[in-house]
Amino acid sequence: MSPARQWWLNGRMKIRVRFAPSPTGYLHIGGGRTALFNWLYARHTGGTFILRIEDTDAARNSQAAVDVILDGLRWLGLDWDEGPLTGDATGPSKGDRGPYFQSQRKENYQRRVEALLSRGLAYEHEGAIKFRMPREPVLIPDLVVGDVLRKLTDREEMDPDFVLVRSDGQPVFHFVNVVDDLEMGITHVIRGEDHLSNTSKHIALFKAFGVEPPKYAHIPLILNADGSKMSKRDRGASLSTYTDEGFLSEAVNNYLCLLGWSPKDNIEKMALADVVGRFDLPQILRHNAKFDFEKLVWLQGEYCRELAPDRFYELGVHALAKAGLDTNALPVAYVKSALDTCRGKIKTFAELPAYAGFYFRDAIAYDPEAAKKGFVPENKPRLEKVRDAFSQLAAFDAASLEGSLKAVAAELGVKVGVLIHPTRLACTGNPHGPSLYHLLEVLGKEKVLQRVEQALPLLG
RNA sequence: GACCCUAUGGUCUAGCGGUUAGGACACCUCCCUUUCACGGAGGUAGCCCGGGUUCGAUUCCCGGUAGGGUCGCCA
Repeated sequence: MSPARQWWLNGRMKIRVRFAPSPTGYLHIGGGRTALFNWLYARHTGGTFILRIEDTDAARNSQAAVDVILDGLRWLGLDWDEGPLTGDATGPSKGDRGPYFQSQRKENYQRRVEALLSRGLAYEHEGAIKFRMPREPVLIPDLVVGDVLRKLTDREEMDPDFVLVRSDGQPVFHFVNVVDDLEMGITHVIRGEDHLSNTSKHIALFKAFGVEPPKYAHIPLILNADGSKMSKRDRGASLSTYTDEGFLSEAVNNYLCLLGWSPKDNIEKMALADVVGRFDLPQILRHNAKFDFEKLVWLQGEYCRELAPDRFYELGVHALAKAGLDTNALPVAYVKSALDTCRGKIKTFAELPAYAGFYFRDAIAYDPEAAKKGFVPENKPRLEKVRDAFSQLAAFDAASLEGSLKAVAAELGVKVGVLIHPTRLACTGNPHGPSLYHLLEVLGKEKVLQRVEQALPLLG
């Protein structure tokens, strides 16, 4: 092909990227970021984002395991233009370059193996089929890392050839991955840096098939806080950690964008739509990043604070239910106003049961530390005064409660805080929480008086 | 063992042949405040080491060290 023709094609050819996970039963957070970067690149360039399921190992794959991936990507909001619609390998899909499950593509692999065999580029050895790998170093042009000259390792010096098809007839990853990328017209391979060394194999295969390899972009890995590799068992390694703990996909996406990619100005908080406009391969960092859970929580807090009341309510109820606090029997208005007092206060919904459980439980568990300080004899007459003042109140709203409490404080000649702390403790059991006046209003006169009454004996 | 990648505060990062090395998270102090959170004002803390190139290296080159990855009939 002439350079001019190549140039023309490059200018026209629609970018096609793919995320090709193996269904292992969970979606690794690093895999999620790989999917995100591929998706961002496709959306940024107006290209096509493809989802392909690498389920060659039939024994350990199941539809449920595929669903974990599909659900994870959907939760993140990473929609694919081509790929499966369900976890069923033989089920419906969209796109005209399928099937999108490797288990359904066996003929392709067979045909490709035969092509290599017939041209002497592969050979049979002990029942397996091996590829004749070039003995020379392979140049790997990488859009992130730059040109990498991959030399042979000492073991490869002895035998650089590698298996394409196992003796049981099962083709191996390096082979199927390349065949699929080739046949699906993948133009850019954006994947973890753990694949960089093996890319020489892939490039050699593409060349054996007589085609130009796709462009490669190897992105840095996500490490644990201690710098070790983040693997399945590590905390936060699975995307389900975040879906289960009530994180917002906006926060997780935003945080993931910031790991290994930088907008190059000092902006940290960005909506995904904004990142689409700015994302490009050259800004991807070359070094690995440690996962900082605290920073994710900060972003989560940022997004949580600006959540629409309805969504906050929905997620809040869900988190409470998970903690065994069933709000179904309660009036919706009560639950809504209770949760409203928590907006802007919590960062993750996992905090909610501890933070606002007192609204939904009759038995109050007093914080031991706070009780030691607040439930003391000298507070008893004060709390009694508060009780008496509250019981006189005709309107039990935040403004009236505030006025009432301040009046009592003035009468007793103490700062209002002196009354606030024991009152809060009596009604919620916690030293911290939502605005006291507002939480009392939500709780209602009856419950408040009852709880104060109940706490009084504990003060001496 | 060999090969590959990487190296700015504790963490994520910006940056540069000459900067008081910038921002964010976390941490500390103070202010605001009914607690907490938010917000505001400050603060502690960083260019891995050694050579070279240069008038001058955090920045460029080489070496070392450290971390990560890969060398499978795993993906």
